[in-house]
Amino acid sequence: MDHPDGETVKRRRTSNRASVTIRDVARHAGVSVATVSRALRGSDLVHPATRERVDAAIEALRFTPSQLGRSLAERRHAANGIVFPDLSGPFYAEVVLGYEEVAARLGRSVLILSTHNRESADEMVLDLAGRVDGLAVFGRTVHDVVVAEIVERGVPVVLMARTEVRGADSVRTENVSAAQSVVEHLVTHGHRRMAFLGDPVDSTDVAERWAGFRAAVDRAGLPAPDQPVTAGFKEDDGARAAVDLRAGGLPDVVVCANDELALGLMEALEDHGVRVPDDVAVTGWDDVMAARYAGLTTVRQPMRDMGARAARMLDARISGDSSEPRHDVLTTQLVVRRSCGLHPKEAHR
Amino acid sequence: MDHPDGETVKRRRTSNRASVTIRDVARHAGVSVATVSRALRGSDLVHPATRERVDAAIEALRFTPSQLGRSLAERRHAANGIVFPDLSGPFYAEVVLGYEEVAARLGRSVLILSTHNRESADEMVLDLAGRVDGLAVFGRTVHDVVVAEIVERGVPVVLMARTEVRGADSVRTENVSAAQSVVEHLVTHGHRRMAFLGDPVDSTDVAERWAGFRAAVDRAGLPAPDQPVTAGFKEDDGARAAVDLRAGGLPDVVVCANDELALGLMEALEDHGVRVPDDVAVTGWDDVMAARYAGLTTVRQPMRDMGARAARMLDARISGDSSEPRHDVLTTQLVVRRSCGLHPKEAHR
DNA sequence: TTGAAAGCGGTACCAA
DNA sequence: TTGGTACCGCTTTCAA
Repeated sequence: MDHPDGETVKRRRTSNRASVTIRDVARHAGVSVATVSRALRGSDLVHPATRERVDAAIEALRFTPSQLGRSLAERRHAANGIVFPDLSGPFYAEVVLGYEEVAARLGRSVLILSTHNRESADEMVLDLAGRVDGLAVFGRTVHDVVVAEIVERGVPVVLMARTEVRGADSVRTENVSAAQSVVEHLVTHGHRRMAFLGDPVDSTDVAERWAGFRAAVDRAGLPAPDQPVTAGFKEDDGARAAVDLRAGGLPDVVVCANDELALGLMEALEDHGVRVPDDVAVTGWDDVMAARYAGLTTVRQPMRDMGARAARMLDARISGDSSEPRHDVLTTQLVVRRSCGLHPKEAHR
Repeated sequence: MDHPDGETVKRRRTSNRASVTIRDVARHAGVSVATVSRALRGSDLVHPATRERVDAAIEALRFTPSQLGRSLAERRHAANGIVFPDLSGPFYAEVVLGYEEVAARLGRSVLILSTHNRESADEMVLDLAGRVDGLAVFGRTVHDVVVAEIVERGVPVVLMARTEVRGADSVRTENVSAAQSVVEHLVTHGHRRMAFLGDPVDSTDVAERWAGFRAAVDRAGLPAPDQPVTAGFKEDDGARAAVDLRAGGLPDVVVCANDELALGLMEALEDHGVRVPDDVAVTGWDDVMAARYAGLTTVRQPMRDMGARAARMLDARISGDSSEPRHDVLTTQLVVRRSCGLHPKEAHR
């Protein structure tokens, strides 16, 4: 009975919660693991009767195949990653939403990572890259060399709202002509002294918006400021900027790099008795939900679409597409509301 | 030279992007894989000189350990999952943010899954459960039996904003007494006919808010409606409800199950010439960013904290804590703004 | 149609 | 301190 072969002795080293494995199923069904595996994958090289026994065993043992074992054998994770600077704010959530939706439909799980501009960001992203089949990276979350390193490892990368990196696809939204639309619209209100709020160093997007703004102001024959009024991305930053702007003499209009900034600015100005748009006009960027209720004129970006598109590009690469990198640019749209000023004909109604 | 041992012949079956393995490193450094592994883990059973050689080999080969191989051997994923009904709206993003931040700090990756109340939700969640060491589940995304099944498999689960399930921890926010605060405050404005907008069937939260609302109205000696005015969760649903409410004769105040609903309602009412709060008062729930700009009175919930707490509970379980399930209840806070009505003394200023 | 066995890339036990 | 090697759980030849 207790013949000295390994079988009787073999025992799990770590037998915590002893999960059911494919071997248990094989034994229970009286077949080999190869057959169970085939049955699992729906191969048609399994005799119906055999399949039935296997199915019964799976059912009886409540077996679930281990993703880990499967992934290791198949050499694929069936998972994609997405990296953000910060998940807060109404803005990024939309991108993730679009990304997750498409990825899920394509049968891939989604790993998210928010870098919070931590020092360890590069390291964390590299680690993440080791857990996925493809990676979407938003903005200036990691250094170019890290992106390059990941690409070189053979993990497809798609960049979102970020300057291109050799070997990686990218998706971004149009900024320059949008800035021009904003300026042109402001000109119709009769505004002449225009300021720009935001830090071009923070992101490619802001840099492009500032450049587009300057060029458009120039082209309109108006005095363009040499420098933007630098600020971060949050409502608080906007509120702080209100102080500087009032100290420096208010312009006719402040074009802000994003909505949160614009909203914080508007609120702070009004708290100080400065009326928007009567005394100063303000515009934002992104068209977050709050913008509508605050009556903020802004530029709408198709964030959800950006995420969805990134997921699709990644899927193509993972599926073996090795054509030249693509660089998509999504169009944006000016959304006019109260904050940019009343048109003369409306002024008195 | 070409002695017939396996070594010379052995070759990767699938040699796509031939990744560097620990065996390559061992060979390069002239040591065993065991030693490389030790060096990798920072074990102090490695001679400094040996370690140096290993490090050099790692450097030279640009070796990165495979997460998959490691996870399989260690029998842990070093990743947690979080399941949502829908990532849209400003609300869930905060929860994910709090969750991700803590999980990342604890060295765990985060997998997200949005169920969009798809039919396949149960299946997707089960699959996800096979890829993580612990799972946070928000609201009514999956059936109780599925949660139970996951728990039984030995994967710790923490429920968020959902009724308890045997064997799982939970975190939720306080609803009943918050509803009471809302009603009590509304009474000070002199409002008497109160309606509730939202569907208790949709979520535990709404059910509790409705119950708390009814009880409080009763207690105040006011006429409590038998039924809520049912509606979904989005601005559109609120806008649609405006029609029903106007048709049925406007109450003094509409207590809404969340902010988006309230905002949509307010906007639609005002479009029809109904003034808020003069003609009808409106309150929301969540305190999303837009609520501030719309002047919406609402109940603030610590969403980020909820996510963070869920991540910590999960970590404790994964680390072996086997005490009785915990059920945390986070306190909420009434945020009074314009939409609930003007106090008599303010009415004429 | 089926089974045996060699991986996939690590970890860790046991001996040396 | 080190090395040999048996796993972790699954997939996929190759032969039968």
